[in-house]
Amino acid sequence: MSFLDQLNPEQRRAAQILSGPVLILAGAGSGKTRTLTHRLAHLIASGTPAHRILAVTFTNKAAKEMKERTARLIGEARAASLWIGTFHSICARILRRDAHLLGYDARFTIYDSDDSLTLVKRIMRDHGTLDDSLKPGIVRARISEAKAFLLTPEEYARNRKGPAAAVIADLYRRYQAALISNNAMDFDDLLALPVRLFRTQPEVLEEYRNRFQHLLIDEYQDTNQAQYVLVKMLAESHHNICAVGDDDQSIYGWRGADITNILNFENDFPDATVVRLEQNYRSTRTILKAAGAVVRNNRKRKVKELWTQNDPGDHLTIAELVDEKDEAEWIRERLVRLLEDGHSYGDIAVLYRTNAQSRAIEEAFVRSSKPIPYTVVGGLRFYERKEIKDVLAYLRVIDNPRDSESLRRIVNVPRRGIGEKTMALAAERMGATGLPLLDALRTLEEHELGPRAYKPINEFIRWLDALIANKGEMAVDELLEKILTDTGYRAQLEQDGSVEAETRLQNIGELVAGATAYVEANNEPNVSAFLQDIALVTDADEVQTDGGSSVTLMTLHSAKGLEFPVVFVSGMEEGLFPIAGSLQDAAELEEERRLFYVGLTRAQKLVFLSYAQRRRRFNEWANTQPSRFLREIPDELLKWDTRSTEEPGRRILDQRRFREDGSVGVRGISTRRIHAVGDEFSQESSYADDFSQTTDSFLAIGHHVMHPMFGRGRITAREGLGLDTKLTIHFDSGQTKKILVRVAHLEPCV
DNA sequence: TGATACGTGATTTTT
DNA sequence: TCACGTATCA
Repeated sequence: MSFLDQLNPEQRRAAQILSGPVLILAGAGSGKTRTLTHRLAHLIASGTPAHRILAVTFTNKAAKEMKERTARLIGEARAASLWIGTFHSICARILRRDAHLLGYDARFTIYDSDDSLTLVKRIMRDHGTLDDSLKPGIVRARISEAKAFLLTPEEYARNRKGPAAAVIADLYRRYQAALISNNAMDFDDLLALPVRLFRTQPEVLEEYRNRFQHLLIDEYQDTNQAQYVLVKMLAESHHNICAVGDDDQSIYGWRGADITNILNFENDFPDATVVRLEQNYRSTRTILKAAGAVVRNNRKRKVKELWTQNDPGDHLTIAELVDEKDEAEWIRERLVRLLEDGHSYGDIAVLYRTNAQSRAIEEAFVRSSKPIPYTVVGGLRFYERKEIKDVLAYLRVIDNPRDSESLRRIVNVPRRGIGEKTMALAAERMGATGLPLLDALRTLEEHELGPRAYKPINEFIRWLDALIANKGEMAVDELLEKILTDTGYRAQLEQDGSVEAETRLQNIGELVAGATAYVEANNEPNVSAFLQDIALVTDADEVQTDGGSSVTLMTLHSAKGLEFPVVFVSGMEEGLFPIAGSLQDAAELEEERRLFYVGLTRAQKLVFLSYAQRRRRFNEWANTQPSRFLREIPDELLKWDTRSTEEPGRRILDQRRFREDGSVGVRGISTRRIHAVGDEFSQESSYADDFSQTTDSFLAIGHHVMHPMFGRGRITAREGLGLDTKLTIHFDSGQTKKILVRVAHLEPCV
C-alpha cells in the first residue's frame, strides 16, 4: 500500500488498524485530514466497498475536501459512493427515505433557528405565556437542549426543576405538535428523529447497521448526546468505529456537545486502540509552546504534549490599544506591513470572540486610503436575510403545502390585502378542524369574509395551487423567477429605489443565480433537495483558505479546522474573551480557554494579540482589563508592539502591573495619544469620525470608481458615516444609483 | 388595512 | 447603535 508511506508511524497506525474501535487523538495541526483520507483510501483499497463506509465530518466543506482527497488516492470512481457529510446532512438523507415511518412526509421542511424562534414566539403569544418573565429565546434554547439530550416534553418536565420547567415542557409539547402538523423538522429533530426511527423500527436500524460496516466520526469531542447515541447504535454489532478528535478543541459545550463522549470512549469500547497524533506540522515551535502553556491550565483534559520539528519562529506580538477603533487601526497597520513583507491578503485571518467585533475592523479596512479586501464569515448569513427568507418561504409552501409557518410569513408579502382579521378567522378554523393553514383558508367563504377580503385570498390560493401542481415541470430557478414576477415582489423592490431595496434585489439575484447553479450541478434537481442544501450550508463551508485574495474575518468558533500563516486574535479582554457569562463557571471558563487554544493553533507563522483599554458596549464605554489568558503565555514568548508605546516607559509599567495581578489600575487617564511629528502613523491625526473628512479616501465626490455590477461611474454625492456611507454614483451606463459602501465592493478607477 | 413614530432589548459562540 | 415590536392614527 504505497500511499501509506507518506504518513509518519503514528499516522500510519491510525490508517492501518481497520477493524475494531479506534480512537485517534489528533492534536491541532497533526495531519489529521491526511491521516483520515489515507484511512478511507486504505479501507476501500482493502476491499470494503465505499458505500459501506459512513464518514461524518463537522462541516460540508470538510466532507467535500475529504472525499476529493480520498478520490485522489484511489480514484474518483471508487470513492464516489462514500457516505460522507455532516451529522445533519446524513440524518436528513436517512429521514428523506423513512420519515413516513414517523408520521412525516418525505418533503418535510427544515426549519433553521430563526424559523423555530418565530414558531416558539407565536405559540407563546397564542397561549398567553409571552410576557417578560419568560423570553422566547430562552424557551427555544431549552427545547433545543432537551432534544439534544433526547428528552421528550414529559421527561423534560420530570427532569428539570424550577418554576419555569413545567411551562417550558408544555410549550415544548405544543411546539413539537406544531412542527409535526407543519411537516417540518428543526435542526435538533434531524438528529433526534433518526434515533427514534432506529428505536421504533429495529429492521431499519438493522439495515443501516449492516450497510455501514465502518464508521468514521470526526470532531468527536463536539458530539452531543443524540449524535453519540446514534453512533453507538450504528456501531453496536461490528464495533468498527473510528472516532477522531481532540478534547482540547472541544468548543461547543454550550450547544450540548459533551466532552465526556471522547474522554469516555475507552470505557464505551474497552477493546479500543488509541492512537495519539502529537507531532504538529503546522505551527512554529513558539506558537505551539504558547498554546500548550495556555491549555495546560485546564484540569479536565487528557494529558498530551504536542511537539514539532518546525523552527522556533517569531515571538507572538501583543499590543494594548486605546479602544476598539484604535485596535482596528492597529490591525490594519500591521496588516499593511505584513503585505510589504511579502504576505498576501489570503494569508491572514482576524479572529474575535463575538460577531459584533467585526464592525470596527471592517470600518478600518474600508476607510483606509488603500482599502483592504476582506471577507466576513458568519454574522448575518445570506440565507437569513429577510428578502431571501421571504422568497424561500414561497418555495417552501409550494414544496410542502402543510408548512403553515412559511405560509404565514408570505400570505401578505407583498401586501395583497390579507390582513389580521382574515388570519384570525383562519386560525380559528385551524383550531376547530386541525387543518393546515392553507386548507383552513380554503374553507373560508365569501359571506364570512366579505368580498374585499375574499377576493385576494381566493386569487392567492388559486395561484399557489397552480404552482403546486406544476412544480415538477419547472426548474427551481424558473420557479423562483415566476414567484418574483407573479407576486410583484421584485416590482415592489424596484419601485422602492432606496439603497436597501437595491441591495435586496442584488441578494435575490444571487439567490436565483445560486438556484441556476444548483440545477446545472445536479442530476435530479428538485425543490426539496434545493431547500435542504440551503438549510444545511454553513458559512464555514464558504471559507476560502487557499489562494484567497482577501483577509478573512471570523469568530474563533468559525475558525475551527482552518489554518492561516498569520492569525490575529483581537479583543483579548476579561469579559469579552473569556466572555462575561463564563467567568462564574469553571467548565465554561475552560471552554473559553480551549477556544483560545483553537485560535492560537490556527496560526502557522505569526500570531498577533490585541486588547483595548476601553470598549463600547451598546451605548456605554466600559474600561477593560486584559484577558487572563494573556498572562498564561510565558513572557519570553511574547513581544510587545512598539506602536502602542506612546509614552516612553509606560509600556514597561503596564507590563509589570499586568504581570503582577492582571489588573491595570485606573484606566482611561493615560489614554491621550501623543504622536511624534513624522511618525509613520501620523495619519492618525485624521482619525476623524466623519468619513467624509478623510481626504485621502478614493471615495470622495468627483472621483471615479468601478462597481462590480454597474461598471465605471463618478461619485456625485455622499451621505452617512463610515460603513454606512451612501454614495450617489452616475454610472457611465447612464444610470444613477445610490450605493452602500459596506455592500458594494468599489474599486478606485480613473 | 396600512403607514408611521416611538420605545425597548440585544451581543456569545452555530448545525 | 440598531432592529424590531407595539401603539396610534389616517
